[in-house]
Amino acid sequence: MSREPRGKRQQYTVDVVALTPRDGQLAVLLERRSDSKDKLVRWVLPWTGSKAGESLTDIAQAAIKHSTGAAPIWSTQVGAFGDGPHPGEAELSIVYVALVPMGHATVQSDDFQWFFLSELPALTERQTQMLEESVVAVRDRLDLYPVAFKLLPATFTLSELQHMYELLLGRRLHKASFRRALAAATLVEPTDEWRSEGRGRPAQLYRFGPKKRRRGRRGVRFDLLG
Amino acid sequence: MSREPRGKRQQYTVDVVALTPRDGQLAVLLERRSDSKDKLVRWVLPWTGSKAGESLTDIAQAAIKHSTGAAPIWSTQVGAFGDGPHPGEAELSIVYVALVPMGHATVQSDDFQWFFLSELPALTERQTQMLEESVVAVRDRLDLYPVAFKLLPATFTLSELQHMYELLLGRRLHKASFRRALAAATLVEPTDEWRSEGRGRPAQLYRFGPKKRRRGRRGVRFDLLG
DNA sequence: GACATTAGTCGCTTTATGTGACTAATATGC
DNA sequence: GCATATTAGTCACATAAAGCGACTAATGTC
Repeated sequence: MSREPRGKRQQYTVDVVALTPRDGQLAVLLERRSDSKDKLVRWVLPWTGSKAGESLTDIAQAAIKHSTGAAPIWSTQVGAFGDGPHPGEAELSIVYVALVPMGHATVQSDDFQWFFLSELPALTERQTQMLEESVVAVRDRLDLYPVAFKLLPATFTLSELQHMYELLLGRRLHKASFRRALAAATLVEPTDEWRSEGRGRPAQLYRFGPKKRRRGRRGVRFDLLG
Repeated sequence: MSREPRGKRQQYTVDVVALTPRDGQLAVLLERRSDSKDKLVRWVLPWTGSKAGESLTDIAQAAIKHSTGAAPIWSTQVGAFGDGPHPGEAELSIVYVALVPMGHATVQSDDFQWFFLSELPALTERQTQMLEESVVAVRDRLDLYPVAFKLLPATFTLSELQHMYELLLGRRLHKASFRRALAAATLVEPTDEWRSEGRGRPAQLYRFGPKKRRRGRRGVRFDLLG
């Protein structure tokens, strides 16, 4: 991925907030960039310069793939951020948030590293704002897109699904309520397999299989997923 | 409001989607701009060029005030749009949506005119997309900010409030349900005044007065308003 | 075999919402 | 004055979703 020389002031950059579930938390991908001024090593959200003629989503997809090494299961634009300085010295950051499934959370290059949201290095004001609004954007859209399902492997237990929702939402859910809502949406179908995970009763494996639709505006709202 | 000369390619523009309630519909403010190529008169969403050193919200507020002649009761960023051509020839449009109260929907200049959403002139692809997403953005945030209340005069009848919600949401609401939700949120307090509007029983006037808070995530959700 | 642990289900309660019907107070037409 | 249309405001019932605790089921550990 080519970038403009450091000296030139970017019109705008496309910044990536790549998130992945990791050990029951959310982790974000940061890139090591040495600051041209103080030569300190800093961690920043991966970004790429603007390119004439390419659409925003195309630039974002390329940037996501370059930094994470894989295609995200979902991504969307968060907005344009202009407050405070940017490591690329650009006036504007157009931010895209992307979710990467669990397995692909390994990084080849030494320049990239995953950080738990609870253990972040020092970030600039703009970077912090972009990150926070990205997490909010994910939570807001959780009712509309089957993000949690796609973050899991093809087959999964209902407890795993619930834990994924809890991780993404940042709050605990009640088992019975969760399954009731899930059942009402016919979004999931059981397989013949069961998985015994150490102690405790084995869990039945399910697969994601969108079927019927419903109306309404409540709870965890599986019914709006599509 | 100064603008860059036509020949120079803008880095990005800040585009304004100003909306106002008008005759039971939503209306959007468009600006008359003559195209430099074919010299045809075209209606476009008001925009202003980027300016170094000024924050996005400041630019947007100035652009809104310049085009509508008043401060909006609420505005927010919708996002960055880069698909298709822009009248300012800029690569990027950073879009802000703003709501203007009923009274201020009069325009001095001949260059600006309000159009019902149902009677729009021909717009480019990008303009249409920006407008549509702006309306969606307003509806999505209607549960979080007391937009409808602030669009009305200081005192209003509950029917007026309901009609404002219906106008903004684009769908009919049931009177009893609406008032029940409103009462549960203690967002409104009655005044001593009543208004007799032609035929029919006079309606009591209310004023907006935020009080208690609640939890939950349902219905029209007055309870999240702040 | 007792116990801890996780899966899965049931039923009751609480709360929110949809809906129609009812009463109240005004203006209009006769 | 009086029937009627019209708008305001309220009520009661039905439906639906969500919170919650308790129960059974199936496994591993000691």
